[in-house]
Amino acid sequence: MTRPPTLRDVAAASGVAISTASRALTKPGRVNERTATRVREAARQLGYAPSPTGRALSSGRTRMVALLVPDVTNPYFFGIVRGTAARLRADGYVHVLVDAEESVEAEERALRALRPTVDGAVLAASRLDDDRLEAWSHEFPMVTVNRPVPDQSGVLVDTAGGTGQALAHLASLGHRRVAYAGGPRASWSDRRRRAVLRTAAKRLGVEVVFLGPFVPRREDGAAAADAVLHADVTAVLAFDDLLAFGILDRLAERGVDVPGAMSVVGCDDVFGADLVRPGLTTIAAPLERAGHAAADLLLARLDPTHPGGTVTVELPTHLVVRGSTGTAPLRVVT
Amino acid sequence: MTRPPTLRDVAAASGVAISTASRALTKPGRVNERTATRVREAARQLGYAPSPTGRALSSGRTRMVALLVPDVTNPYFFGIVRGTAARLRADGYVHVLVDAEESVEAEERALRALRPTVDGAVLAASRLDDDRLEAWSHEFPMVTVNRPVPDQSGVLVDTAGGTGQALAHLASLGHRRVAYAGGPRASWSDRRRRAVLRTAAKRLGVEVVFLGPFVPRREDGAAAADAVLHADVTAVLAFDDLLAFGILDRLAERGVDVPGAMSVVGCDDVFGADLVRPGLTTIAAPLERAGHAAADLLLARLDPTHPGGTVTVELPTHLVVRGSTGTAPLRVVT
DNA sequence: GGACCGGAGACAAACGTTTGCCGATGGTTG
DNA sequence: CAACCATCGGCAAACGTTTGTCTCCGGTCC
Repeated sequence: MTRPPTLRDVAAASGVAISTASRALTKPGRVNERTATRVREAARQLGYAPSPTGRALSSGRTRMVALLVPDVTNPYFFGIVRGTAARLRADGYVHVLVDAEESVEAEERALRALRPTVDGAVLAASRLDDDRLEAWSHEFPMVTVNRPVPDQSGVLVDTAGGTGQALAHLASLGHRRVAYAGGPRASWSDRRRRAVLRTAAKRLGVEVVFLGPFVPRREDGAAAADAVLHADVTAVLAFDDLLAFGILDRLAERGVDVPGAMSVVGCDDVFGADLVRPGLTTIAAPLERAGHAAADLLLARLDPTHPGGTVTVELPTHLVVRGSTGTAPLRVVT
Repeated sequence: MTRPPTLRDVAAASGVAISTASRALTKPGRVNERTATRVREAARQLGYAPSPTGRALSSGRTRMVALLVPDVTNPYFFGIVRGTAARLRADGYVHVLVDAEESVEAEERALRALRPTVDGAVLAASRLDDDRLEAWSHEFPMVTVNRPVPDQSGVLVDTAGGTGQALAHLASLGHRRVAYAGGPRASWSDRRRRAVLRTAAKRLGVEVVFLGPFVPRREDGAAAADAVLHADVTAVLAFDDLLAFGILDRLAERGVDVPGAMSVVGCDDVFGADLVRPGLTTIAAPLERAGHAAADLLLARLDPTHPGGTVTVELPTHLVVRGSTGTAPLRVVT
């Protein structure tokens, strides 16, 4: 492990000053082409690679971007991780993945630690409250996913639209009374979906029973399933696939046939939605595209030559029908 | 976004030289306690935080560690990611996650790019061949998972031992002829499992049919399942859970009852193994612990006060029995 | 022939930190 | 009282890069 060559070595080898060597390698046209060639050749021969640290110190930019997720093991984030990673790599940025442990404190600790280290961050499903989130958004460049912040660019996945589509699907199968097993009150998606369901229900002539909030974890599906069974409905829309998995578990445990006696719809189409039996009908979210778009917005914002201005990208969803939804059972009219 | 305070500001505020301020904050005892207190107070008041970049340039260490995985969306790596992330965070290191896209070129590109940026790396399931891997291991500190490298520390998950256990489980259920749907030839785990199976088969009086290699993806399970059915066996050990998922898919498609007509055993116990129906009997690998141990070894190696020497940690596995294995069907003796 | 100009290279400062070394101060010891 | 030593603070170099500014040189224009 010998000391890697520096610009100084390149300069010495090609008989020019360090500044000239620097410009020869980074500012095309600034130095005589013959000299530049000489420098480049020396650099090649020595195997010179610029030191990111030196660069960062001088330029104030590290060419690193962080992705903050509340829980790396939640399959919801896989697509996002993949999307941001691909986009960042394309621009030669280093991808820093941070797990905020589902905790506000850990998330703020991470942001504090990262601020001087990264040029910007993508926040996927931040657990911060609105005020703190907005405060942080002034601290350094960030882009949020599924979480609008005033005067900041962001990516929104239109699961609300998909929810309307899912309700229509259920209505077309004859369901007349449907439960919504909702997510956390703080969730922006949840609020929007409730609103959409209310109007769509009216339009479709379907009754929607709102249940929850439930924590979107598989373990919490049991409580949700019990509430659903108690609500006298023939179908349930779950806040997300994890909750739907839990609901399926519990329904099987209680001997309720899916979709014969109860139809179940998830949301996101995460890894595993096609593993369960019956396969889970779900609202597919283009998560990889969302990650990609978020990174895209962030990189645009980091580019000093870029015009600026905030942009909100809204991505459409679509319903994937698998085995967990079917025609409504005949109900005994009392 | 105002310029963050530097050591220079702290020094000015407390009326000492920069060097004194630096020592007051990082070298306990080196400066007079009263002065040190004054400096610390000034730092606190200004909200001073040392610049990682400045530190890195001066010390040559970035306090960043990379985790290289072939594919971030493979659930196998979730546990590892989580384990390394937790361990690194505990020591205040920044966690850089890199997806090598299942390609040797991308992996080498990533290593080259990362070498000057991170202090070391954890390689989980590297796709590099032995020579290149060893060459890289001389270039900068690294720890491998499930991939022994000469003179380097590493973590091994004893799936081979688990495989023996799984075979015993099948034998106890009356299976006498079992298939092994193997993984890539390059896989160290695969080679070891084949060896273990050979001796265990002899001991248990079970015949093992070796099939494959198969690419450990769900899509490739179909080919594996067909080969298994053709091999006239009553049970199959799959290289990993993803392949097992695919095998289950295909068996269902072909109307083969699991576990009535065929028992299936996976490996790793990834997310989803308890979602499929029947639940997948599998060899549970302590992946989070593996990630933790790998990060642990790397940090020890990075610590200059540490004695040094290479260590190999071997982690045990255990069999998780779910619904996909059952008693062997009665075979018609021909 | 002098003024002007542009090209091309070099000098040096700046980014923020750590650390080797020196000097000053004050106290202890012989 | 001199010699020595420990304590504590400061100066300055070093890490590797970028970039503002200066100089030198040759050419062009009037």
